[in-house]
Amino acid sequence: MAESPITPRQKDFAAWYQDVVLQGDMAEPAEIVKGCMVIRPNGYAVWEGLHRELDARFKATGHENVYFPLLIPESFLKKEAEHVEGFAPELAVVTIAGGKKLEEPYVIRPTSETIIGHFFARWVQSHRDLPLLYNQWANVIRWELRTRMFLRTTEFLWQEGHTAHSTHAEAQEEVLRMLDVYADVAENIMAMPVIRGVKTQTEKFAGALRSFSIEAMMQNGLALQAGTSHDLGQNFGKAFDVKFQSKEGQLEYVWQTSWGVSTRLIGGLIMSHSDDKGLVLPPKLAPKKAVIVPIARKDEERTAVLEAAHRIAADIGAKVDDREGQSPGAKFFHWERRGIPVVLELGPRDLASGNIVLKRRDTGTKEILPQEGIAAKVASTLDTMQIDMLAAAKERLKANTVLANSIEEVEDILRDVTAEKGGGKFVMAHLKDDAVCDARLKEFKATVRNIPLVDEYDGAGKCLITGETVDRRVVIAKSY
RNA sequence: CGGGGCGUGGCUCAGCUUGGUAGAGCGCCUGGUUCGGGUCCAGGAGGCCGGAGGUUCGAAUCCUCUCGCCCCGACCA
Repeated sequence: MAESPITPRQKDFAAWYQDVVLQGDMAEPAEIVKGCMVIRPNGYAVWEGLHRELDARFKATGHENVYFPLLIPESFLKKEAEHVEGFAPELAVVTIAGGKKLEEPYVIRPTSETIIGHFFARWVQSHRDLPLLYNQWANVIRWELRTRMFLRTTEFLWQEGHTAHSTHAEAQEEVLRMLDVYADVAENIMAMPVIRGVKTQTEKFAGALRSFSIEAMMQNGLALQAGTSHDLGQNFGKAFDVKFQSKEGQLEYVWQTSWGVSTRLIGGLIMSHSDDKGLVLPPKLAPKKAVIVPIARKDEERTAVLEAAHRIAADIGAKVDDREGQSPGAKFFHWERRGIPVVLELGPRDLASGNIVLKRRDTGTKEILPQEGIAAKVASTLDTMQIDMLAAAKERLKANTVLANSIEEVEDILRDVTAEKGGGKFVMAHLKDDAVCDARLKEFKATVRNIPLVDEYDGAGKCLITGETVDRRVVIAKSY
């Protein structure tokens, strides 16, 4: 990949995002496959990091991994009325296989509630079979009309949790438990603050009773739905006849949940932290934490510098960029745009003084430090960066969150906001969970992102549109 | 799926209006030189001009169709 300039955020945020993804070796458009992308090593390693962190938490909360088929009989999708209505426009369907037209077409899974419902029905007879706590790591296909790398692609990688419970209360607990897992990973691993909340009825998952989300704010002020957790009620239980006999001997439908996060998280990560110089990754997700760039003028210097660089690198677990024919300056730019958290410079001056230069990717600050104890210093710097990056992102979220007390005010704030121009805000306002309100927001392309679980503002107030009393302010924003 | 823009060495693009058999810069390779934020010099490799069809003596250039990418809009993790 040639190293071209990166469009500044201020000039065109969407162009900047694409430049960062490309120049950071994260991914590139698949080109020959519409709407799809190739995830490159630097990008896939970030996904592996998220996979590792999430999977550990799923296991810790009692879930087991499973795998269901990619292909789902078309009739399955139709069993849940809302579900089919929601997904029909974005399905890819296999109609010919083995050279013959299929009797019943298969859809390529857009999500797996239906096929899992079918098998749940076979596996559940008694309340003793419950709960079923499963998770699947998979790819899905949704025929999107407009794609952006990581944020929305035709095919994407995700995990989908699917659970079945004997009571609604237990299912509801599960829904919130997993939402908290997502919030934990977002904030403590990705350094991306999120707002946990309930989706409005118009925005909920097709087939759910209620959907919950974590919403993050990107640097352009747009909202990104970073994860969802759904209370499916008994909708799929009824559609797929998933029944169990209770302790009391009654036949009842199971209460199900589903929850997922996707490679979209990587897009959120990029738009949370990166700058005009390229990718910035939080240390906990950076595939490589530190690189040493040796600086040497003459051959005899080179030998000594490289020897010291490798010795220090082994101590830290860092990589030495000993490529020849590349100036140190070129190497600094190279690693900078790939988001390496820490770059260490080691040259003749440092050899003489016993020092080494440490540069932080997030703040760009350089420090001259003794080589002695540099491993511990790198480790503590990485810890500090992780904390500072979350703090900076929280600060930005706070600075761009405003209160509004009339619908005109909301509209004034958000009307001219676009992904390219930026200037987006989270507008906190009292609004009823009602289709009329959602429709009014749609006039200026904004949506209720969610109704926060925790009210950080002034409690109840009158809905700006219906005038009815609602118990807290909701998050209104433009979103990806 | 509608509107707009764009597909020419790896990348960014010129050439297209006024058809005559392909260029620049960057990157890449070789050698030398340099090295504390994109060194410099010399030599070199690399393109059936997105694809298919048509018009023509002749097409990157004109026409038709098609595929893909980017942006905007309606739909969505």
